Amino acid sequence: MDHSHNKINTGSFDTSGNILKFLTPNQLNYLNEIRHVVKFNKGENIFKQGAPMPHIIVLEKGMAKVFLEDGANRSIVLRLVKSGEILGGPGFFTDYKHHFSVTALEDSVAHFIEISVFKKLIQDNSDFAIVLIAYLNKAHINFYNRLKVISHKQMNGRLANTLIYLSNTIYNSSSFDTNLTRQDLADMSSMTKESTIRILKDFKSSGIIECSNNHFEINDQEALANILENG
Amino acid sequence: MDHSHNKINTGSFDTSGNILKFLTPNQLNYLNEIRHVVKFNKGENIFKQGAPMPHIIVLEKGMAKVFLEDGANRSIVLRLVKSGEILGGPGFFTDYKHHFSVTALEDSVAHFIEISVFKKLIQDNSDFAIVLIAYLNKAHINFYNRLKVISHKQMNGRLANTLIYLSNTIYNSSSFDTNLTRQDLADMSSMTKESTIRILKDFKSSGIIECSNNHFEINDQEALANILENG
DNA sequence: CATTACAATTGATATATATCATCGTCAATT
DNA sequence: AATTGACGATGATATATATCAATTGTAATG
Repeated sequence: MDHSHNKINTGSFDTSGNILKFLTPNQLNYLNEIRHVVKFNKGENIFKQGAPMPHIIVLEKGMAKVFLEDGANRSIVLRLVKSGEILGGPGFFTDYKHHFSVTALEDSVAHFIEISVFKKLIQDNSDFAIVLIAYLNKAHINFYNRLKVISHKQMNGRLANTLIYLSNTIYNSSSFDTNLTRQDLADMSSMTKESTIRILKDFKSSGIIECSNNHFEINDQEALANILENG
Repeated sequence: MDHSHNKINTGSFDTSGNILKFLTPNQLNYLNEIRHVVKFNKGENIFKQGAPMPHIIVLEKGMAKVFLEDGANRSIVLRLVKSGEILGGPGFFTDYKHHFSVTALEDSVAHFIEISVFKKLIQDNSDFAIVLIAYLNKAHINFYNRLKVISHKQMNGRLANTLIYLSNTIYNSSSFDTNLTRQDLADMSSMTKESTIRILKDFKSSGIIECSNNHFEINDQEALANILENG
């Protein structure tokens, strides 16, 4: 059941990146031959912030959480990654280190592509270079929106934004189960887990959502959008 | 007097972008022939968020403020731009609109380069494409740092960050005059102008800085760095 | 089944921060 | 010289949010 044609981009999380489809058939075949396949269990690190970046990674199956580690116990979830999406990062062409960490939210399968190979794809295919630039620019636009939400919206709006993102962009349904913890939701919304819990409770008692443990239902999408916009 | 070799990147504002120097001599000559030169007075808009983006702009002289306009009276200053730097934006290869506004902080001179010309530079020179990708990735890294500062530091730390940026990256001196208002400093630090004023006062009475109107002196860089880091 | 570990919840409280109203100051304009 | 308007400054207050401590639930483990 693919609802992706209905996708509404909330705009404040990093954009998805399935850009490999713009490679030539030859390039894709070559990639298929030389890639390494690795399985990850739920909860395992796919890579860690600060580590060297010898590979570009494509998530073939599962789901992962991309997040910044910011000192003791604090993190910022940048986005969730679904199968088909690419996991590069700004270390590419700069310091070749990972600037964020990635953890599997479900049992997942990833393909590893060596950096030198990826670099060659760009040099040999100027259309692909342009697609990559466009992809980075879209990520930039989403960052601007995230900055706006974090800087100028208060907690209700920020959590509404997170719920809309999960419903519209990640799970493509108003009803979903998730492995994200309350702490993860908090790290997506720049607040504490206690505040997250309290606001979820408010949303529940207003009838806007229902949730228990890891099951969520968005009853009133419009109300959420309104909370994001106005308060 | 160029101190740029001493530049320390604070990391939480968008990176500077003088990337045209990576063009070939031929390309640079061509650019010189076809560019349009425009003067802006202090306080004038160079371009506005939401407007179409027919040109890439190079600031040849002066200084400008790059900021997001976020609803009634709220803005977020992304960075300051000095002469030699490029003013593109994430509309490039995406929707060809401006996603931020730029205002001259001093009397300035800008060169306008048509988008189609810039696009051709990228297509004809794959090294330049790579430089551009690296530039975008560096901007990404700085965004991550900005997210960390905004999400997890409180006001003292955020304002310290802004002062360090001005001193180390923009004015390259512990003593500087600026056309930025208290509201601008607030918009760089995600807080209100009143809070900015109060914290500046605190910093003054602690002997960390001196300031009156538009003159600033950083007496204790180390203390500022410490406030940014620990509180 | 008992035990452990971790996640979710709740309430009380402290703190950080914004808002509002007001006033002074300086420079530009009439 | 009078007027305006923007900016800077300050105090009083309201609000948003984090922190701390305790309790309950829940799922994995032996």
